[in-house]
Amino acid sequence: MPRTLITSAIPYINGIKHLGNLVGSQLPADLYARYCRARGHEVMFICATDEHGTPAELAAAKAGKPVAEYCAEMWQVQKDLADGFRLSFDHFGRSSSHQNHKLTQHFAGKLDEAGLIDERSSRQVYSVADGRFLPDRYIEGTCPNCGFEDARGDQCDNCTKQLDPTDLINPRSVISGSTDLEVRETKHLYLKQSLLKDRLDQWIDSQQGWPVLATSIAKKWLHDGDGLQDRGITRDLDWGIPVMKGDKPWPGMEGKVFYVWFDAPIEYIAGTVEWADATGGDWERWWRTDKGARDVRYVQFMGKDNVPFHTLSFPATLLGSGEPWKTVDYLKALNYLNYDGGQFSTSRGRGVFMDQALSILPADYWRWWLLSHAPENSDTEFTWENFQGSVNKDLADVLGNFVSRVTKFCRSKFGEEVPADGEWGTAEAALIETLSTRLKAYEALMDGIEIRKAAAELRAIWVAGNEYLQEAAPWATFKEDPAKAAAQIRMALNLIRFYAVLSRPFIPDAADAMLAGMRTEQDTWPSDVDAALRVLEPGHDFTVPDVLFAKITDEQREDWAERFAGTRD
RNA sequence: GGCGGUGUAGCUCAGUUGGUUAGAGCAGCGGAAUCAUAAUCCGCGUGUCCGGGGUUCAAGUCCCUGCACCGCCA
Repeated sequence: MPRTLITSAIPYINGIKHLGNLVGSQLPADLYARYCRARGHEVMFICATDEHGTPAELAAAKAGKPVAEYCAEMWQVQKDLADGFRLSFDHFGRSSSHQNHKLTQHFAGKLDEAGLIDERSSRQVYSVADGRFLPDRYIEGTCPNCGFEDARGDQCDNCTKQLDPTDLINPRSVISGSTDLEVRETKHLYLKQSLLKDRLDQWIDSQQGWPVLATSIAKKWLHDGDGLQDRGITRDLDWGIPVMKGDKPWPGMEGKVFYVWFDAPIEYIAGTVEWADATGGDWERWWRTDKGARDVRYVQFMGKDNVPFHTLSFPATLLGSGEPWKTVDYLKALNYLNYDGGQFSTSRGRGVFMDQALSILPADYWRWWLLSHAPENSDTEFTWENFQGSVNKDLADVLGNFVSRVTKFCRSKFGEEVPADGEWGTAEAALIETLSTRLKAYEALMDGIEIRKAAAELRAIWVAGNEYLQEAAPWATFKEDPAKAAAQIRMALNLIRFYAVLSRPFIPDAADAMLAGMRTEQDTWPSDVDAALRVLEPGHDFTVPDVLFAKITDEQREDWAERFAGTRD
């Protein structure tokens, strides 16, 4: 049995994600996980919330809550939304878990043993009023170059000049507005990625079948300019994983935590440990090549912007540890989804957010549209007209109406059971032939994680059913040859079950409704189309399901377009 | 400023290593059918493949250049 480990980039804890975030990682990962399970793979599908860092602290402060409490609440919110979208994680973890604390500290210790950690002093801005060091972008002041008054410590938004916080005139804390700032000496750990450059280079060269996008981004970072830079892996914050060398204190690093980019990817592993702790499962056979993970295929999903972390930073941690950790075999990077002529914007409230989406339509509508329009090759545009058109046509008309016309016709002519009379002829043989070809194409596309093309192929499979029905015309044959009509409808009813099985990765709820309507739990992936279309035997009873997909009306569309427009600039 | 991406039918997008009349879905137009959520099925595309040069027997596909939009700059 093939074993597939799947991770989705972990969403930041700070707030509810929009549909662009969803389709950028979690949703395609879920599609693939569901498909692999359907094909009989043993699957471990892990996601989590990314909880550390200054933005989480500030969001908690704004909400008037301790950061741990805030994160716990937001984790639950994100978990519920993931459930609402039917994201089938085996475990949805938290990067703040004690499992991740332990593993992150373990990796730091191993990297230090391998001579890959440096302690370096630097001078950073400290806010006396806030009682903390301030990251560059949390300091604002007047730009020395152009005089812009709200320049940030890393860059002036007005003249785009790159700045150092100490360049700013009249610097102030973004957090409190305090101007009581001073520059203090502080010490941090650096991961000497530069020493790993050759190993990473070789490792990337040894990868088979990575998308060129991923390889080229990785190579660019590896070779451009001065090559791969060492990176600070600690911060002067309270909220995070305390810096320790394995389970021992790290002298001189008291009160400091690991930087979020260091501990976040480790949560992929720690999340699996969380799963194991909760279920009694064995996480090492997924992650340690010396303990059974050698035959695991590891597939990562992420947004384009996350590629360097997954191709370089995280592998640097894994390879640098000197331990036999499983590294990624294939990675799927997605582009961005735009909203109606602009970007989705969390800060401006522009676009549709996960909670809002579920409040107006069931998950399957969104899953279908987002996946069938997934931004694989380039950025993609969401418009309400396109959404309404695609969903109404594909789901309501092509698929939903097929189920409706078949079951209702059968009920009125033969009753609510699979009719027994008649034999299949050449039309049915031709249909089986067509479906066999298309099924193979669909499988190949799903295996290759070509999401849009797979969706198009699935739709073509639905269309084939309507074509068959149109040609067979059981409503006409019923008049002269009821037995023939019975055979045709027996085929059509079986198509519904067949479609439910194939469609399930995309639209799990509708698929379940179709199976429930057909009163069957036989949902094995078809290996032989002819046999798969004989599963519902003569006499098998069914019920006419409720309308699977109600159409989106023009009024709804206009209302939603208005509601989610947000503030344009 | 540097780097990268994108620009193909009204809309959303495909177009392998350059090779016959540039494709799909939707929308639109015409027809068939009437079982069905006024759904389905069939037929219909004279598109400056962003502009301009160039390489080639042959370029949407390679090179140069201009324009537009969009990202990234640790």
